Amino acid sequence: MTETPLGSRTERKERTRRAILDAALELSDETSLVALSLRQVAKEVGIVPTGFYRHFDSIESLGLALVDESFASLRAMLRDVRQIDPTSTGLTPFAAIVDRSVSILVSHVHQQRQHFLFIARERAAGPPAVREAIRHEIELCERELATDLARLPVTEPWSSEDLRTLSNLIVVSMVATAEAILLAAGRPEAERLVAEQARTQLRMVLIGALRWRSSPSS
Amino acid sequence: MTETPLGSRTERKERTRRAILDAALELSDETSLVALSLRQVAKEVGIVPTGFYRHFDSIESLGLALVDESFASLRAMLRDVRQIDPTSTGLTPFAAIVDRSVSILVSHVHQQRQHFLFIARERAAGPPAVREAIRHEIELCERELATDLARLPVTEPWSSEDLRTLSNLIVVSMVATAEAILLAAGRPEAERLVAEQARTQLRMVLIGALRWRSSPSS
DNA sequence: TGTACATCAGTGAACGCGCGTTCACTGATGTAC
DNA sequence: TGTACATCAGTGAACGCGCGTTCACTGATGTAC
Repeated sequence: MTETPLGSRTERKERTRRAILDAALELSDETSLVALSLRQVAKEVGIVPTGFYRHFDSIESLGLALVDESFASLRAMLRDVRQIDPTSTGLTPFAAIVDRSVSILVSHVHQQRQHFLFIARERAAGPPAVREAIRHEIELCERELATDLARLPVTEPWSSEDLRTLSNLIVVSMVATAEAILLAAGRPEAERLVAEQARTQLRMVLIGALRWRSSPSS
Repeated sequence: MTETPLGSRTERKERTRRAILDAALELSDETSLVALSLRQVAKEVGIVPTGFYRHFDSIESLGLALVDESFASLRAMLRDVRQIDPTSTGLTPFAAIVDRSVSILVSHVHQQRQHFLFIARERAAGPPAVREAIRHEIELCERELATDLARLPVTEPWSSEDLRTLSNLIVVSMVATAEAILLAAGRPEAERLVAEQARTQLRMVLIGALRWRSSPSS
């Protein structure tokens, strides 16, 4: 029997690293990484300030680790969205995809609240390298969505520019929806309205995109 | 002849106030208000730190003044958009409005670069009161746009929820477009693509919204 | 017009505090033999 | 299996610095008479 923490040295180091990441997410929840000090994080974790350097060079490199982690959970969400089976409901395939996608977004924003908050915040105001990393990840999401859209029979004649334009519009409105859900947190009625609005918007966008391509001059 | 600054005491106070607002915009350009210190601002302006208190209580109240100012210039832009004459070009009224609106947005983002940067940044990561003020102003813009849309003959049968949903989508995509223009600053080709994409997206959205209302079940 | 007094934008010293980073260290864990 | 040495996560003192805020002040401008 021992009083010291359990696990190998490697395991305990990893556990401290996790604690630092969690503390940073927690502490920056209401402000931003750029207003977060290494000492605040160390204090929250329960290590001495200099101990921080065993894990990260700076708050900025901690931020980059949080970007990786946040987008890992966002990608898990996107995998869920891709697995939607359009034939599983009584709705048209089109409406089914929209409904399920928004539902998945809502539930992931709840489950990964801090990750979504982190992305929304640091995207606009994080340290430059963090902003750039987030911008890059979102661009990747857009490209992947464009690839998915390209597989639909209906987009067969579309140019890659058109696909990128549509996927950008969808990503932009989904990001805004995620932010609105975060803002409505704890007010179920407000949240329901946000989800309903997001569904309507997504349908409008898809209908418009398809019609627009059929007669681009209109 | 005198070495002291010109103007009455009131005028000179106003001039210092302006210098503080400009310095804050300048200094927070690459970070955020929450990472900006009163001393940095005072130093930039050329007054002693305590002089700051003659004009503002805190960085946060300075931020609220910048919100007012930024939205004043944004509203000037919206007035320009409202004055678009759809009959002034050879295009359909619809395409003319979209084209002109995006052009106005692009030129205002250039002219009021710092104000747009300020809104984009502080909207997500500013002090809580500043974030709330920006959120409120954007909501007002949405409501005004909904009112404008309601005046079009084609939206006559729309519910106010539908109008709000559409105007939210338009505002969200225009905010994203403004952010993309800021990011593309100094790269004319990138900027042209952003503007072109914004026009396409706006057309898609409008077409989709109109069709969606004609047959909401699709 | 001239004088006496009030106002107030900006000054400058001082305070205690939290900051990032340096450095030499400790002592439990891991490894080589 | 036991021993001697290496590794390294976390310690703790110390540093110089910029922070927001207090306070009593100065002296030019404004105002009342």
